[in-house]
This record gives sequence, structure tokens and C-alpha cells, in this order.
Amino acid sequence: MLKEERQKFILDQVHLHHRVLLNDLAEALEVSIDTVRRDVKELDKEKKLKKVHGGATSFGFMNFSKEDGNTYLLSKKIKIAEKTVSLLSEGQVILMSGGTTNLEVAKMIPRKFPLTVFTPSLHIAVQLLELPEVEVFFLGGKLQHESKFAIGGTVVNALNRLKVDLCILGTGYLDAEAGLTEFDWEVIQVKQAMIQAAKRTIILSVSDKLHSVQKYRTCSLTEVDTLVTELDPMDTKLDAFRPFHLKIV
Amino acid sequence: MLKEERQKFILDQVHLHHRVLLNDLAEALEVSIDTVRRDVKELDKEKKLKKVHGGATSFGFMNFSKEDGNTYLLSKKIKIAEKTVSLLSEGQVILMSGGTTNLEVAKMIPRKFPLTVFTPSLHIAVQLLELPEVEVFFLGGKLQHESKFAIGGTVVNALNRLKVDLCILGTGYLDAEAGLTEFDWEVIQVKQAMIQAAKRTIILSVSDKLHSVQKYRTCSLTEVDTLVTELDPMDTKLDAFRPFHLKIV
DNA sequence: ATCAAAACAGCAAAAACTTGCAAAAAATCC
DNA sequence: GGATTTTTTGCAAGTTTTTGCTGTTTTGAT
Repeated sequence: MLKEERQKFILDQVHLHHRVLLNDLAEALEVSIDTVRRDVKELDKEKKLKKVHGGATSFGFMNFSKEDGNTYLLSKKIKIAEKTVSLLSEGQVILMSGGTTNLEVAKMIPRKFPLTVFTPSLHIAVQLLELPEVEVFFLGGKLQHESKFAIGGTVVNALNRLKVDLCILGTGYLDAEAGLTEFDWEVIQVKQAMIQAAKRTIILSVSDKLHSVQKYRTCSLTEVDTLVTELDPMDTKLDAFRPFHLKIV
Repeated sequence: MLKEERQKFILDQVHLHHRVLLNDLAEALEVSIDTVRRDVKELDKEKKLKKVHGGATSFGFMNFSKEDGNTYLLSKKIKIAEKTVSLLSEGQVILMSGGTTNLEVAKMIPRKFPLTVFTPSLHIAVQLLELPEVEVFFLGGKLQHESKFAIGGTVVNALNRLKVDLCILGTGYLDAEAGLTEFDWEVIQVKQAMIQAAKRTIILSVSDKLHSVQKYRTCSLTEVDTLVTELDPMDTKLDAFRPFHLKIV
């Protein structure tokens, strides 16, 4: 294998997952950790990535720069993604909806973490296919143009015949009274079926979206098992959600 | 063997695989490693490729642009795509398989050309979603990691319940005797179901793939209605395919 | 403060590269 | 055609690069 190939692989991985561990790289590339270390050092010198203790990250990652509001939001989502991934177990069969937060979860899953994932989201599917140990099943149906999300009877029917360990709902607006709400009725149908098909449901929400209500209701908070935000679980902003039997992470 | 031929071969290999090892070249060309080294050094000086330790890479190798610098093949595929699009009618319901040639077709469809497309290929689906007038239905199933193509019983079942105007088969190897062949058995199953579900079938093939045979057979040429290549329909290279009731475009 | 993991520095073996050179092949000239 | 020049090719000796391993130091988390 050429050094250039190795470095390209490393760069691809960094861009794909925001961060990588040297150990994982060494194993994936079948070279010693020293070689990977040297490669990363070089790439760092060329400003292609940022070397950190134990691994490497892409630029803009963990950059809490105030000027760029987007990176700020991104870091919140990454925080959520980290928490979410830590809730997964190897070999689980899970459902994942769409949304950028869920996309971060997909990016954060370790390279050799066996999993079976069903999803109606094109973006999620594409991202997950980067992971060799993840079996990806796409829930086919009519695709929405902007969201790249599959909707319609086909999806719901497929979900009705499914029983999985876990459902991870990405997007969505959250409110203690109104529960989980959406502005798209078609998406509601799919998400409801997803919740039904799963033993446990996790919802991910950046704190900005808490206490906001949309047109249609997906479910009440009692149907949800776990809530993941970027906040400390003890944060007072989350008090409104404590009356439900939620595990707050 | 002439030096010129050798260097042409080297360039072809680099363009095809984006990288080559000097050792492989020396073996393939049956010359000493020094000769290859000198050739590569020359080509590097002429900026035709980039010499690296142990081999050579094409330019843009490190640019993670994904789009290959396979320009000569690409131009053929674009030619095919143009011809194919001209065969479509507004409002048709069609099936599209995967492959880079079909991807060019998807890129070539005019922005306001109403169409309904069913596909098991992630790449094709993503591309088609750029077109506001195209309704995209994804045939869900288990996704292959490299090809991003949905396979398995779910796909085949969905196809069995479908009846569309047209099926456009992208990849695949073509031979007058052997018919349409593939190296992946799972993909065969899906393609066969696609052909069954369509009234008419068009196959796209760059002339390089004509007269090549793979392990498994998708169908015979009698089941196909139209063959699109980048060649002139009267080209003698296509003579072998005329005995069938094909429309050659 | 402690301890395990990660980084570093130095070293040695293997692979790749360079240079110089001579034989072989090709081109040129008479 | 034959001699001569030029180019090309393969080989050998010496140099550089790459890589994995050793032991040591640093780092980060508890």
C-alpha cells in the first residue's frame, strides 16, 4: 500500500467522522500505530487535519468559535451524538430517523461496531454505509425532495412488520405539554410507526428546540424512553420534562 | 515493446486505478523495475502523473472530489446519457438501476421534465432528488456497501408488484451469445425483477464492455428492447448484436 | 498523586531510490 | 551494407526512505 493511499484514507475518515482514533486507523490500514502516528503528524503539519491526543479531528470540530454560529450548533449536536452512541450496544438492531443530529450520530459510530440499522433517510443511509460492520436496510418509499426522507404507505407497512431494539429520533420539536411535534404530516406517520416498531425510543434534541411546538403531534412524552440533549442532565432547563418517566441523558 | 506504448499503458493504469505500484507495472510490462522507474520519472516531469515513493498516482488523487478523472470514459458515458434522455417521454414511469452511466443519465435529465422513477440505487436517488419535477421512489432493502445498491427479497417483492413503462439498466457486461451478465448474484435477482416489471428495457453500455462476459447471467438479449452505446448505430462493432430484435441507438 | 495509555526518540531491517556504467538495440551517416 | 553514434536497458554499489520495534518520557484521567 502506498503512503499516499494511507494518508488519503486517513483524511477521508477524518472528514467523514470528524474524528478518528489512531488505533482504529492502524487496525483498518493494517500498519503499526507508529506509521499512522507519523502520517497524522505529517498531515497535521500540512494543515490537512488537526492532531489530538490519541487521534485526529477535522478542522472546525470542537471549535466553539463565537463568530460561526453554525459550528457552535454543530458542537452541540456532536455532544448529543457522543452521548447517544454511548447508549448503543454492539449487535443491536435499531431504527434511525433523519436530521442533522442523527447524522452526527451516524458519523460518531466507531468503525468496527457491529449494528443493524433500518432507516428511511437517504443521508443517514449513505453515511452508515461507510461503516463496514453496519448492515444498512433502507425503508423504501416515496422520497421527499428537500429532506431526502422516505414517506408513505410503503414505509409504514414495512415498519409495521418490524420489531427492533431501539429507535433514535433525530429531528423534531419538543414540549412538555404538546410532546413531540412536527410540521410535516407525512413524516409524522412514519415516525409514529417507527416508535411502534421499537421497544425503546430515544429522542435527540438540541436545547434550542425544547419548548417549541409545531402543527402536528407525533407522540406524547410518555411514549418516549430517553431524552438526549447537549445539556447537563441536571440542568434546570430540563425540569419541565422530569415529571415523565424519561431517562434524561 | 516501444517506450511510447509502455508509457501509454502506465498512464492508462494510473487513470484507471488512480494509483499504481512500480513493481506491478514492471511485472505487467515484463521490463526491469528501473525502466519503469525512468518512464514514470519522465511522465512526472511532463506533469502527466505524480510520482510517489513506490509508485505513482493521478493528479487530484488527494482531492477528495470523488468524481474520477476518467475523462475519456466519462465523455463516452455522457454521449450515452444524451441519447438515453432523448428516448424518454414526459410523465413516464420508469425504473433505473445503478452504475456511473446511469448516473450521467440522471444528471442529464432536464430540470423541468416530469417523471416518476423507481430505483434501488442510492446514488441515482440522490441525484434525481435534485430535479423538482421528478418523483423518486426508492426500492428499499439491504444496501450493499460499495455499490450502494439495494438487494434482497424486499426489493424483488416490491418490483413484482410494479408495472412501469421503461427500465434503464446501467451497468453490466454485454455479449451476443452470453447476453447480459454480472458478477454479483444478488444484483442479478434485482435486475431480473426490474426487467420483468417493465414493458420495455433499455441497456446502456460503453463499447469497452461489449463482448465481455461475467459469472452470472441476467438475461438474454432477446429480452432487451434497446441498446444504447456511444458508437454510431451503424458501427461495425455492433454487428454481432444485430441478429436480435434490438433497436440500436 | 497514581497509573495506564499515548507520544517520542533512537535504531535496525527492508524496500525503494540514485548514480554510474556497460551491453544491447536503434538510429544515423558514409 | 557496414561503421559509428545515440538511445535505451539492465545491473551493481551506495544512499535514502520507510517502517516496526525498543525503551523512555509525557500526557490525561481518576
